[in-house]
Amino acid sequence: MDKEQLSKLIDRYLASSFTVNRRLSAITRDLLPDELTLDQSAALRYLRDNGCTTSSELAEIFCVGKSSITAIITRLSDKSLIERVPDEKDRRVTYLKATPEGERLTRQFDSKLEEMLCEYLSHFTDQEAFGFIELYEKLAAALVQARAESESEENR
Amino acid sequence: MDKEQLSKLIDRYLASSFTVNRRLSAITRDLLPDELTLDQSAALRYLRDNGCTTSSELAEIFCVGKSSITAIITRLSDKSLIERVPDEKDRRVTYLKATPEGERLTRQFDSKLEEMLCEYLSHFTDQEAFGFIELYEKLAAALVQARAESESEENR
DNA sequence: GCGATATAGTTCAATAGTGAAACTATTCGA
DNA sequence: TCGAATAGTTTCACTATTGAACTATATCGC
Repeated sequence: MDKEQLSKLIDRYLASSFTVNRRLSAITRDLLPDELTLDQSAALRYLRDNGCTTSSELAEIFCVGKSSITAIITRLSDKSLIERVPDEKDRRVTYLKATPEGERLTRQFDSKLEEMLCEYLSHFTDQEAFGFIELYEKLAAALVQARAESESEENR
Repeated sequence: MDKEQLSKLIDRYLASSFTVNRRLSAITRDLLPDELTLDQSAALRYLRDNGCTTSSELAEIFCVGKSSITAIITRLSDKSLIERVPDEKDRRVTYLKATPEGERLTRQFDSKLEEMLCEYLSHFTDQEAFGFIELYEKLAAALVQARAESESEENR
């Protein structure tokens, strides 16, 4: 691919991803239960699906500092949607865990979200949908890979 | 596609888009000039590429209230990166316009961004890249369409 | 033309997320 | 055992966001 083409492709990517992200976020926010923000729901979903997790791990996953995570989980904890479970062995670490109420809330939200996304999926053939998601996952994997590499470089 | 498959597909979409968005935002933030935030750079790029634009239009595009836009453009204006140009005919409206300095800054940033994205693009064949972007654009178009429809419904 | 109504944009108060730096408590390693 | 590393919190300053109240201007119906 020549440089000109590449540059156009990137412009198209930036434009589409901006539109998709902004609009999907807005629609998603409308479906959110009153007691949750978008970031809080993402954290809660992660905890629900990945079991006991530490603040540091969440910070990695969310690509933010640990103090941001402290803020988010404090708010979730104040609403009794998550629990802090101290590690028995290493008393510095505390695991985070969705409470039953937190789990219930995210499941309910997820089913609304699914319904909404189904509508947009109907614009695509099965083949298109699968093709798209496979490439999206490949991109995600490349980004995770890159992070891991730049980290191992730091420790040299 | 049966319901089970659909549900799995949506889970995969949510997971990939979360990863891609978080990681790309983090990488992009690192490339950003000190005087700009991510949202400010997005606003500035939009103004650069779309000429004179009103606050109301920006609010639509960004899917936020007008007061958010006021805040963003005030910060950009304080840094002399945009100009407010009052409409001659309708004195309620003011057009927004990137200053030469604002334009310079975004172009410089864009070229860094392009370089960075090129690296990730190298994981894909040309055919994959074009296929992906076409589907992404289709999704973006579907979301814009949906917004337009729900608006015309409101005015019935 | 005039009054009601709509529209464009700002201001203000409250809240969430963020990074950076300082800090506490704990563990680990030489 | 002492010094360095690690997990997590606190604090501070700042940005983005919403919603409501507000100002100024334009438009519509009579």
